[in-house]
Amino acid sequence: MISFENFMMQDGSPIYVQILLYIKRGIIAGIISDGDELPSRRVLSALLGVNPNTVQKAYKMLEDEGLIQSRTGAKSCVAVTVGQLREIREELLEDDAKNAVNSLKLMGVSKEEAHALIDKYWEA
Amino acid sequence: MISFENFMMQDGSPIYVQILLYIKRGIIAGIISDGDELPSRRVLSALLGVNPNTVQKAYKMLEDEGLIQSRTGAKSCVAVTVGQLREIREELLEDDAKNAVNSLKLMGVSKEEAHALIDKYWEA
DNA sequence: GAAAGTGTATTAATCGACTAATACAGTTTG
DNA sequence: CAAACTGTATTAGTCGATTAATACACTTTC
Repeated sequence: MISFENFMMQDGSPIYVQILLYIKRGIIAGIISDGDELPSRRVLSALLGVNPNTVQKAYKMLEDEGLIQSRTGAKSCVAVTVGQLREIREELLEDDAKNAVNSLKLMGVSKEEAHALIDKYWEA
Repeated sequence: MISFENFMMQDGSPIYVQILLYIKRGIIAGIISDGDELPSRRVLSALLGVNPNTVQKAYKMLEDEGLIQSRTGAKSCVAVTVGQLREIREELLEDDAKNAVNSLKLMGVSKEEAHALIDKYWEA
């Protein structure tokens, strides 16, 4: 069963996107693997304090992407191939790195300062 | 007059937040300085293809933060002290760095890999 | 088999972001 | 002075995110 212990809700982006990203990142990190059971819509919504529909929206998008499988009455499971894993890894790493680089460059930070900032906040 | 040449609209966060951040980052980078004139609400809204109210919301928040000054009938100007500059620089750098570090760590990326990613996307 | 849990679907309502149209008072500029 | 521009304000409407309350079919479990 996938754990949501480290999940941290932040405002700014839709909750269903945050859930979706949390699971994708977990898959990339290897913490979530093929075959793992997901908490039910109702259970996770209660855990996060959001509406079941919000969780359903995230799960539905993951299923449309082919990363999880659902059948009425049973729990949903992660179903990810090696190819898919490589794809989303590329996609998310590129996205996060580009975002950070873009922001820092806009503020006139040098590449060396960027490295120092990464180190500074890597702990904690 | 402040230039919005490098402004790039992205979806995900509200437009008024993007405008606000663009100006703050410009101030931090030194591209936008104390006394600089801002484009009028109507001019900037036409330039970005958004509603004047959206620009007004961003400008209003900047004024509430004490970073720009406006008076009815005249153009708005940047008004930032050295202390304010240091404050927002700390605030934005910390925010961006923490976001990047948090995302990358969730994906199981090592500090060394993070540095490599920064280098990879620093150009372009 | 019955109860509990699960995926799925629908409808109604709220809320923030954004658009649209307009008005008015003050400043700049010719 | 007059036209053009500017900041400010108001009202109404659309749209996506989210909540809320149900309902139904299916699976798991005892």
